[in-house]
Amino acid sequence: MRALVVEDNTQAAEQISHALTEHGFAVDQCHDGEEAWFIGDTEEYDIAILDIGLPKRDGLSVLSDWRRNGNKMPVIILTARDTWRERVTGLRAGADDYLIKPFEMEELLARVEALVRRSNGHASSVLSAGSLQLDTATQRATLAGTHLDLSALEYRLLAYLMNRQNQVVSKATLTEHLYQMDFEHNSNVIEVLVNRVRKKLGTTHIQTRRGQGYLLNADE
Amino acid sequence: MRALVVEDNTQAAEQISHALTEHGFAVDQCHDGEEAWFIGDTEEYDIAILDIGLPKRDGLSVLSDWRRNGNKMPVIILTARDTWRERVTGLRAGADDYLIKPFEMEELLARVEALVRRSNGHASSVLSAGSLQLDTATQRATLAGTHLDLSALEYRLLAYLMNRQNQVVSKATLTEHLYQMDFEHNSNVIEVLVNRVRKKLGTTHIQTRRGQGYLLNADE
DNA sequence: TGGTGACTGTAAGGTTGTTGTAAGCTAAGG
DNA sequence: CCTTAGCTTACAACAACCTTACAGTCACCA
Repeated sequence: MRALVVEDNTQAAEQISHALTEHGFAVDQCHDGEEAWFIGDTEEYDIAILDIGLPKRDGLSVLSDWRRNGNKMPVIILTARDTWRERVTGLRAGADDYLIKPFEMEELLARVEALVRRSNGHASSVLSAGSLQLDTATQRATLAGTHLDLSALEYRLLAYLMNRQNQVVSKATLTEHLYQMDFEHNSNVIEVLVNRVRKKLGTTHIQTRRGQGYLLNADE
Repeated sequence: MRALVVEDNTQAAEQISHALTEHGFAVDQCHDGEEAWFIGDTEEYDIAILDIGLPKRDGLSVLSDWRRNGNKMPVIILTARDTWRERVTGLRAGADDYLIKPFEMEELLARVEALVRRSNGHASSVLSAGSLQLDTATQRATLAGTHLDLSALEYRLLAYLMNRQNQVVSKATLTEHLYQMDFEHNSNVIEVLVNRVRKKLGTTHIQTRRGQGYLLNADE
């Protein structure tokens, strides 16, 4: 899962990013409207957190431009306490949810969770694929009932694959979704990572499609 | 457990806060309706004690606004003796319980206890996780029958974890729930605290999920 | 008032798990 | 049987976490 955090206050941006990272997201930040508009239009994110009051370009106009270009990613806007009109126009401009600053990080996480789930078309917080289960709320993975001890990154990989079970996911896509954007792509991290996960899962769940990518078998 | 005390009489507020603190809560106070509405909407509490007669904004309207925004935290309202109509409207507005002033502190504590327990979905006042037991009424913890000598903070940590056993709880969440809101987040308090608790519990009960948080093992 | 002891936050240094890199190896597919 | 994509392993660097000692604070008591 990749998230974009647009917030000019770097400290706040950092806090949000950190929280999201802890919850299994790979986060990119940007700090003004111009940058936000560009990045949001060129990169692919699973969710965006967008502050409305931004330098260079207003968050609302950025958002409506995204939508005009057909970008459907879930967007949560952040507004100040007493500018409820912003919220209304924000929702009209295509925001999926809003939060009033200052807010609890947990609140943000919960809404992010809910949105991502909704946009993936899953109702509950438990993802399953055959004997594999993943509770995104408690961040635990189980295989046929027994708990799996996964590292943060391994968990992210599995979560991503389970969100698209039976689909072939290329290594490039995986790198894009698991890492920050400034990551250099020419290495075998993904292969190594898949290897580590397979050691814990058994080899059957994640299949390799040579030249195309990996896929998670939904009925194993 | 975090509690919010809304009461304009500062002395009373102080008394209540004190009692709750002694019972293992981290307490925030506020003294008028405006503030209450805002804080209750932005921070996350496990319970709120809400006086009805408040300056700036009436407690009942604050409460119904909280509920309108989907805030489901348990709320106990405080009313004067002869204003029974307030109580009715209060309960309608979404209060979970009420108390008539003046009241016994113990009475308040008992109801707070009961509500928190109910909202966590536990019937009795004893939480258990494997060989660990925690009696929230008497505030005592036992490990395989023998009493554990925990400090107030240590008790709170354990209580919080036991309320979410087998779930990964991030350090950020812990800081938010164990401390007042004005606490600076960049220190290793939680690590130190966990260390202290582990020394008394043994190391197996609280596991660390590196990069994600801690979790209390339900069957140890 | 001043002493005592428990409780907590801070800081510093040690330890350990995670993760990217690189190098050699396997096997798919022509 | 050769090429190439992917597998596997070992290793080093780093961040996350642990541990400890210390100092400030507070309540309690003489």
